[in-house]
Amino acid sequence: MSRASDRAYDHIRSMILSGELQSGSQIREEALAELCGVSRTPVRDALRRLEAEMFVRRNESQRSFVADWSLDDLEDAFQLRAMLESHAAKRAAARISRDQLARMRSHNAQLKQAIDALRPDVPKFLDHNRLFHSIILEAAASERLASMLLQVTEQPVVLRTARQYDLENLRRSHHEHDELLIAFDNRDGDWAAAVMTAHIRRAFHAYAEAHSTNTEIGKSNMAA
Amino acid sequence: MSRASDRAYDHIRSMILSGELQSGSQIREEALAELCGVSRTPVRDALRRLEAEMFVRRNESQRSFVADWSLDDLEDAFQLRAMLESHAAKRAAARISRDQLARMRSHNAQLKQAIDALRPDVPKFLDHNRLFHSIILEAAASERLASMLLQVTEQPVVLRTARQYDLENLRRSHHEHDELLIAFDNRDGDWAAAVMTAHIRRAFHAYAEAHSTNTEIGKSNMAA
DNA sequence: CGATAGCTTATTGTATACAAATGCCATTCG
DNA sequence: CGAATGGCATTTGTATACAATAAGCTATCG
Repeated sequence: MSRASDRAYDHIRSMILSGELQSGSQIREEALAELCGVSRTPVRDALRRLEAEMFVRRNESQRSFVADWSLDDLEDAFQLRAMLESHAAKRAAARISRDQLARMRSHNAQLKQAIDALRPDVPKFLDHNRLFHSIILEAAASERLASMLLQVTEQPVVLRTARQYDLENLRRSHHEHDELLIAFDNRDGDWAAAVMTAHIRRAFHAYAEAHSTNTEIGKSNMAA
Repeated sequence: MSRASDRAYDHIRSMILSGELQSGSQIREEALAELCGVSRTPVRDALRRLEAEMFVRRNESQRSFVADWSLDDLEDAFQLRAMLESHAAKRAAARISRDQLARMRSHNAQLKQAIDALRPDVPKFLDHNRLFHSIILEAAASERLASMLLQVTEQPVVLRTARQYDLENLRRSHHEHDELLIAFDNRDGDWAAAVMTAHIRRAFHAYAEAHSTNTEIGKSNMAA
């Protein structure tokens, strides 16, 4: 990951996520090249990747723009995510190993610690949350599914708001994880899928509610 | 589409689909550049696109190889496809317009004509079949869903075998389309989704059967 | 005889110069 | 005054040279 194109990719991506590059605005290869301290070649490379991931779009004459997302787009992404993650959960239930289950339990325990502490450690929660979900994906054993899920979980709006929480929602996430683990223990794919669907949809509604009222910022939670 | 990178993309893609580039074999940028009559720059561009579409993979040291697919991979792709297409059908049922329905009926009629003729016209069938399905995707109105579906329908194995048929299966496809249209007429998303799932799964099993026995080539049918 | 260090070759990554295309603006003509 | 046209500026596309990295091979040492 020391290649220039990777650095450019990370740099541009983070500029999009942070809002430094305004959504909808045009982005020129040369300007990015200067910002990243590389030539246009690796920037082009990075742009193509970001375009495939729908962080960037190009108009009919090949000019690039930072993607902008309506609430409809976001709901759409969440719908797809719920479908894909529940599918993953179902597959995982049939294939998961003892070791993987143990690792999931461990992450879930640590993520509980993170929010039960006197001073809740949200980044730590998020980290273990991410790892928890990644083990499901690993157990699902479908590369294609994994790459599709990346496409809906790594969305700008999602990630940009991913650090707004409320403890109640984080605790619910923890309990849903517990239920998921029991479903896995019983190798009940349908149960696991149903729990996962609910898990994701709750996260979406928590988000949508907070952002439609436009007042309660800080009360939403995208941590599924 | 006269850009060199597009020509390279099409050229390489078709070489992969035709088997001219053997699956699993390494592909070198310079060799492809010569074959396509362009420089390495547009070839690299094309390779990145093909990599995102999983036609090409790269090992840890950035060398590119033609992707090769096991039967498991194929089943996985079909499973995802069934899920995504049925999701599309469900969304479409809620949104489809009179005009879109009319166009679907027209394609379904023409696709019937193509196989009922004395001399069945399979390419014509495939063409209208493709258009029929594309209208569903259009009505589903989810760009993200559309791009994901491309990833599972445009697979080498699928496309390479897509010209092996049997009339019985084509007729079944036609009837399933009819049922889909009725479900749409009634705006019954769950029905539409169920029909679609069955539609895709039948196509997969027809394929798998023909290829697991390894004898009945020509009796499979990927036209869903 | 096997392993490995170092050299050689093959392959990909990056920078840069130039070509092609697109957009923009001003000017002109209806 | 509005639309069309021509040319200039901006931006992206392509080729090429060179740099960096990985692979393969050979020779040497344990």
